[in-house]
Amino acid sequence: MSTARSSLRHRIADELRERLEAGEFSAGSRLPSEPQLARTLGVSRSSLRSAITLLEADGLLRRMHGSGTFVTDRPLLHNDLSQNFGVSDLIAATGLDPGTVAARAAREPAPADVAGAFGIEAGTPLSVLHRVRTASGRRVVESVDWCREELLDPSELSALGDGSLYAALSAQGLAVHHGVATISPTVASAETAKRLRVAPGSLLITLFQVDSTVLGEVVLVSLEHHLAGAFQISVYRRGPGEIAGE
Amino acid sequence: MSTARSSLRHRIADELRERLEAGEFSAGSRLPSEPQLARTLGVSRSSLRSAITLLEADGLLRRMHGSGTFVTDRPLLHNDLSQNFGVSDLIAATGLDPGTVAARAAREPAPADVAGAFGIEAGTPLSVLHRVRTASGRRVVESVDWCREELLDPSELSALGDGSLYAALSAQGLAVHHGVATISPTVASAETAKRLRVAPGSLLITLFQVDSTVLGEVVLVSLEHHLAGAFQISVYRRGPGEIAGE
DNA sequence: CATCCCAAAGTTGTCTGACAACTTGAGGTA
DNA sequence: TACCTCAAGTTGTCAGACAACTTTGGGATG
Repeated sequence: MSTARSSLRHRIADELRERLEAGEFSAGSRLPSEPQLARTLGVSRSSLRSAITLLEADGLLRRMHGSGTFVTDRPLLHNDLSQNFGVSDLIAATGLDPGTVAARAAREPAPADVAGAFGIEAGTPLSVLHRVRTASGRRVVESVDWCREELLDPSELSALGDGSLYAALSAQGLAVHHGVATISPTVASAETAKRLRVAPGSLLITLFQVDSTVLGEVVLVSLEHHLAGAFQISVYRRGPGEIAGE
Repeated sequence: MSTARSSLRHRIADELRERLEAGEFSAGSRLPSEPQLARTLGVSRSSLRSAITLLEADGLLRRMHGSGTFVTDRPLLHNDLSQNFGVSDLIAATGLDPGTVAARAAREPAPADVAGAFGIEAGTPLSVLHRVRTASGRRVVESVDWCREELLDPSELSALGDGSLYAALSAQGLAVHHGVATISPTVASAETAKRLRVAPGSLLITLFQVDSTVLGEVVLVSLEHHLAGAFQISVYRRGPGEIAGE
């Protein structure tokens, strides 16, 4: 635990986050005052305040001028889409056992939408990883991942197996900073149906996701077909708070 | 513009956010140094730093110790689900004209799932608002909103018309602090199909959302059936950044 | 006795100044 | 040319002070 290289305010925020999620402070209760909490943690009040600012932005805390800092009882979601994670994590979060079948890596020309995301010409060869993900043996997700072949070639992809693409990219110094997922309802094509062992026309929820580094460079594009109802896909939505025009 | 009551750091953050989205600083470029920018804005460096912390948490900026603060070229999403907004905003964000037809308010017993979200017994009477939302005349969303009848009675709901439920609740001192949306693919029932003027069995994307106050009290439950393809539904997903176990 | 008012204590918000930690680039040196 | 060193510039953290706001409780008032 603990990434030593990050700044102090992030370490404090992580520390407090863990305590909050461990239920050390009950929902709605008031935290110790800033000077007191800062003394307890052995940091300055300004660093503590920075950390609290982060947690407030996450919706875990709420500060009230002159009154105190309070714990909001934010529901803890098993799988909050606003956090970026892989399919394996999603499956594991529901208590099932993640697995992979029918993995196949290749070098293929980029389809138009994928090429557009990468900002390259359609047809440029890319490394591609096709997988069918299982949850305790049941086939639930068909995924396709595209990636520049300079970064990961097909043999490296097929060596991944169950591992996370994010970890592989991070090891190359290309940590994924954020992704943008576009969600749409679809029905299973003949091929997808066959791979997922369901009837053609079955309801799916499809995520098209573009992952980028902190510099905005697109390093990974994914297409995931989820069996409808296999997971509960949720999003924590901040706001609107007080309405501006009033 | 400008919500006068919020704290200075939020006003600064909003100011900077607008400038960033207006493209004043190009993606990847470095911001002026903190002391300089603070002078320009007429605020102290500490307040400016708090504001930057907020924008960094949002993924708009990235600070590098000793080097500078840089603009992340985060794609600007028309409709980021991790922000909570109403259907009208969603429609307006795509440049279309939001409207409402077939609005109908009533007092109805709570279905099981809605009652569960409110933490009340199924069958308890609630105020309900049924609407069909239009985008430049086209029927695109069927929505149902449930709410405690002590907070808003059916007559108040029907008086809303096109207005935002969030604004109405905020006026009652019950500002919505966050919501949790669950997303699933569905097909149109006979009734929904008739109301949306599409064929039964048409693909829909359905959002079941529970909105709460800062204290965690559930004040609004909504069910929205969106016509597939009517909007591009996207989520900005933070992380994973550097992988912990490395 | 009930009610209102107000002052004091406690809390978060902001400011100022200073120094530490780190990065970058220019210049000198081999 | 290649490498090293150092100075300048940047963000990170600290400390202390005061402002702004909320809450509480006691005292004056009816």
